[in-house]
Order: sequence, then C-alpha cells, then structure tokens
Amino acid sequence: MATIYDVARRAEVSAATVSRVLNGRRTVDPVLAERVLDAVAELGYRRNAVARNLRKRQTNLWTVIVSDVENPFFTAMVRGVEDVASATGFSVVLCNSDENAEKESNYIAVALAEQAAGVIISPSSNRVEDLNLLPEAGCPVIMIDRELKGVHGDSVLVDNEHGAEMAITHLIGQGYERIACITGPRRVSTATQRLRGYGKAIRASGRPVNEALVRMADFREHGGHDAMASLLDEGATPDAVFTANNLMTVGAMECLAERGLTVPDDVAVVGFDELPWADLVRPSITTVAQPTYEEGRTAAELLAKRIAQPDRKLTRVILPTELRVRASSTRSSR
Amino acid sequence: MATIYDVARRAEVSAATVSRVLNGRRTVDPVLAERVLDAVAELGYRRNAVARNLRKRQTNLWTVIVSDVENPFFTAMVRGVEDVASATGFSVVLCNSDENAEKESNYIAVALAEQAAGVIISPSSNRVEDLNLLPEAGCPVIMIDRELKGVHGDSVLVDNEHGAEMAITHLIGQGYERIACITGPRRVSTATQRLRGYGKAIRASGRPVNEALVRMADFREHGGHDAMASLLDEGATPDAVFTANNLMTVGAMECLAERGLTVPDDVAVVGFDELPWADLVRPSITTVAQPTYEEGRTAAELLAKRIAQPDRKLTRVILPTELRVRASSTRSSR
DNA sequence: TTGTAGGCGTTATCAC
DNA sequence: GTGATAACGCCTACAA
Repeated sequence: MATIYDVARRAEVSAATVSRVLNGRRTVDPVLAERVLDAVAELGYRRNAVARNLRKRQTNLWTVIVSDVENPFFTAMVRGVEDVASATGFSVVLCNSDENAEKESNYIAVALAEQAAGVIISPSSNRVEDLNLLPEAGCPVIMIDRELKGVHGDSVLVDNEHGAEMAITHLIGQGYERIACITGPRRVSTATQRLRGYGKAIRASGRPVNEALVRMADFREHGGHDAMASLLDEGATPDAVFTANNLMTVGAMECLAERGLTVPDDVAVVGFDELPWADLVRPSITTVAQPTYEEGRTAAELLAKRIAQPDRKLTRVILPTELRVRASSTRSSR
Repeated sequence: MATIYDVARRAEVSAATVSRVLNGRRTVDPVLAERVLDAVAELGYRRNAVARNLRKRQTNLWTVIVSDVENPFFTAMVRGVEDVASATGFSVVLCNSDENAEKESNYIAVALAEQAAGVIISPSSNRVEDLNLLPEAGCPVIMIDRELKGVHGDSVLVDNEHGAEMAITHLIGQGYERIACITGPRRVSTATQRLRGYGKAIRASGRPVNEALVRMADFREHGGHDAMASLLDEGATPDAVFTANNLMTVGAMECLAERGLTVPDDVAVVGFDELPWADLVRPSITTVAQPTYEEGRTAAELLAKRIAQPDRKLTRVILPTELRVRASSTRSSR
C-alpha cells in the first residue's frame, strides 16, 4: 500500500503538501497540486483512514445499536440513519443488542474502544450508567424509539401515549367493550407509554381498567402469541385486543387463527407499528403507524449536528403517529 | 482519556508491561499484572482501538454491502453475519448499495480506506474490477446471494436454477399451462439463474419457452407490479406466474388484486424467497425458500477462516432451496 | 520477566 | 506557500 510519503516522493514535494492537497484546506500552488494528483492516480494511493483517525482523534463511524435487527421497524429506521450518514461522510456500524442488556453493554464498550464519532441506540436495558459512559468520553448519544431517563443525550420518539389512545378510542367507538392490551416489558418506555395511553382512553370512556385484560409480554412474536393465549384461556374473554408492537400483533393474530377465532368478528385487533406489505394480510390490520424512516433520519441529523456543535442544548423530538383504520377493527355486523 | 502510559505510571511499570497484561500473550509477574489491572480499573482506562489498529495494520471491522437493507431477505442474512462477527470479535459496518453501482463503488472505497478486515457483498453491479480492488489490497471478499465471475473471492449462493425448476415443475403438475416468469436484471446472477431454471422446466415438459411470458424487472415491488401489469395488458394471458424474488411477488400480487383477479383461480403465484409472516398473507403464497440466516452465517464463517488463513483455496458454497407449497398455487377446481 | 525505543500513516505546528 | 518535525496511542523487537 502506497503511503503519503510515496506520493510525496513521486510528486517531488513534501508529505505535508500532499496532505494539504488531499484535504483541500489551505491553498497550494496549482502546479504542485497537479503533480500530487497525478502521483496519487499513478500509484493508486488511498489514504489510510485509521492513521488519519488516530491523528485527528476522531473517526467517521457511527454505531447504531438496535434491539432487534430483524424487526422491519428497525430496518426502516436504520435505512434512514444510513442515508444521512453516507450523505455526511459517516459510516454506520450496526449492532444488534437482541433485547439483551449484556450484549448492549458490550457494544457500548466496543463503540468506546473504536472511538465512534457518535452512537444511536434504542436501549434494550435501563443501564443508565453504561449509556452515560459514552457522553462522559465525549461520544454523543442519541436515543431513538425508546427513552431512558437520566441519559445525557438527545432523543427521537413518537407520541406513544397518544397513538395508543387513538387506537383504543377507535375500538370503543366501534362498540367493543372488553378491550385487552398486550404491551412490552416494563423497563421499556414505549411499553409503559402505550399502556398508559390504553388506560387513559379506557377511563375516558367512563370505564375502569380491568387488570385481567392486560398483559406484559416481550415485544416478540412468540410473546404476543402466548399473551393472547393466556387472555383467552384465563377467561378474560376480550372482544378486542391492542398489541403494542408489530411482532406481537403477528403473534396474537396467529393465536387467534389457531383457536378458530375470526378477526374482527370474534376479536378485533389494532396493532402499534405498520406491518410490511400490510395490504396482503387478510384481514387487513388496523395500525398505529409511526414514521419509521423519518425517525432514523431525524436521529441521524441530530447526531450530525451535535458532532458539529457538542454544546448545543439537548433536544427531545416527538414525531406524530397516525391511526390507519383497516378491516381488523371495524364491525361488520353484530 | 487515559492512555496506556497513564496506566503504566499509576501501576509503576512500563507501558510495554501494561500492553502485555492487556493482551495476555506473554507471561507477566502476577504482582505487576494485578497492579496494572487495578490501575486500569481506577482510571477507567479503555484501550484505543484506532491506535491499536494502526499499529497492527488491521482492523476488526467487516464491511457488509447489501443491495437493499429494507428487504427482509437481507435483514435475516445480516443477522447471520452479525452473530458470527460478534462471536469472533469483529464489528459489522452495514452499507446499503441500493442496487446502485455508484454507491457500491463508493462503499468499496470506504472499506479500503478504513482498512476493513474483510468485505461481504451481494453485488449490485458487475464492476468486477472495482470488486477486485479489495483482494488486491489484501482485503478478502465474500460474495453472498449473487455471484460475479472473475472476482477473486469466496461465494455463498443457493441453487437458484434448481429452486426455480421445482417451482415451475410444481405449477405444471398442477395443470397450469401459460406460466409467466418475472425475473430480475440481466446483470444479476440470481436473475439469470432463476430464469434458466424456469426455461429448463418448461422445456422438460415438452413445451417451448414463450418469450411473451417473460419479463425482466428490477427485483423491486414496483417493478414486479408493472411487469405483472404488462403481462396482463399485452395479452399474454398467463394462468400462473413465477416471480424471482420476494418484493416482486408482493408487487405482482398487488397488481392482481387491483385487477380483481383471484389467486390461484385466475392466476397462480409462486415466488422465490419467503415473505415474512407468510402465514398471515391470504391466500398464503407458495415459495421457494432459501436458508437466509444460514447464508449469512456461512459467509461470515468463510470470512473468518480466510482472515485467519489468507491462502486457503477459494470456496463456492451452494445452499439448498426448498419448495413450500401453499394456497397460491394449488388448483381448487376447474 | 521487564524496559527502551522505534514506527504504524496522518495531520498540525512551526519555521522559512 | 512549502517543508521539516512532532505528535496521535499502541505494539513489539531488542536489549538488559
């Protein structure tokens, strides 16, 4: 591999001049500059980003830690991040924490060691201290999708409570009476916020919240399935269910199908998050849609800004959700 | 940030000893080692991977370049890669070439500059020379899903031709007669191999291949939709269609639904690749399933081996596909 | 076993 | 405007 010195020798200038030409900051005699560029081309020189990063004490790597890479929700988000990153000259290191606190801590350690320029994370754990290692080391953190109080970083969220409220209010308006809720783990902000929206809407209709209709699952397909089964088996007899994320919606639907229950006639379904290719799913599912790609973009833009300007005020962006009414929650007859 | 020298001073040893303790290669006096470890803990020292990489002239970064991050097929694959990477101490830099040759070349340049330890790529272009820059610079390449002849690297593929053949043979067995094929761009190996399997099966049944029933689209949802529309509009009147990837399957299905055509009674559908949550899609779709996660794992394992042993013989792994017969291709009556 | 010293390839700070 | 020269933080001969 050719180094900057090889180029300098060939162009008959100093290494410093080569560096200046390559970085285009200060002015260089056009004649020398051309000699340098020629030498670069002839040698097929590429600069060594590792050496550059060491010298500049900063990299162009963003670490993105998501809690489930296989969930299409995060996929779309990552794409938003990636688009902004490549447009601003950063590369994205993708890490899958798999809802596992150990893995998450591990990836944080790696990000620190690799001198990541910034981290975008949807926290799986509530290890505030681990996350704060990053800002303490001067590495900005953006929380996305999920919020963790006490972490010194910006965040990009959606109006989870309101989204859930819309979902439940819609079900109530359709005449459903025993509305169940399958939410995620208590430590995750989206789970509690969506549950709160559920409770708020139920109470707003003048009814009490029935704990027998509430389940805390794990945001996974299997968990949604089992929570649905438990609702049915334990005699809670729901006539509708609100599931707090896409995977659990799928799990719950599968459980209903296994039991021979019809959606929406036996049990109506509204899920948080869009499903990919929702149009092919029958019955089509009513969802609370969030602007996933935009969340990724926004987080990335926030990170780029903070890197440029480390002392700017912390921001907390809340993006709107939208209720998309489809067949799974509209009464055909009764 | 504390450096190895800060630790050395605190532990009253030399920097070399600290390095030796941290890397655990050669033996160090247990007493000194403990002093070092204590100093590390007290200072919250973390080694700077950038400096280490410069010195060692190699990083622990794998660059994974996929042609569409939002396609669940690649998502599962990336997860397979990521699992192996993190188990072997590598990090994954994810790049989305978006079926775009320019972006792809760009990411290759970045991988080179960042001194990636290896690259796993599903090529979007057929720029063999660009890809070969990597092995020339000593950076191993693994091609995944798609093959590009002339590239000096290992590859992990599936038996595309055989998979397509199974699909078509199945349709023929079900009595379909005018079987259309929507495949991908000619430059992509999976597109041509799947088309070849289609032709082979058709001919094996004693019929000629009718070019009016074949379309080359772009492996995207929209492309699948338009190709289906063109088949219907141009009077080719297919009674079945084989779509060469998951996104085009969705597009074609949507087109059929728009036209009020019923699957499988008006037109049967078999698609290459599973759809996520295939069980919720109605009618359920017959697919040629490939072991996506395994492809990722295999590619990653191959990369790890090649890094450890750069001169091992080039390998080309072919993983099997499997026909999953569902409702979209089984004649109810006629 | 331990310490010293040189270098990985850049960029930044000086003089000139 | 250009060219020496000194870091950036680490690893590893080599010498002790």
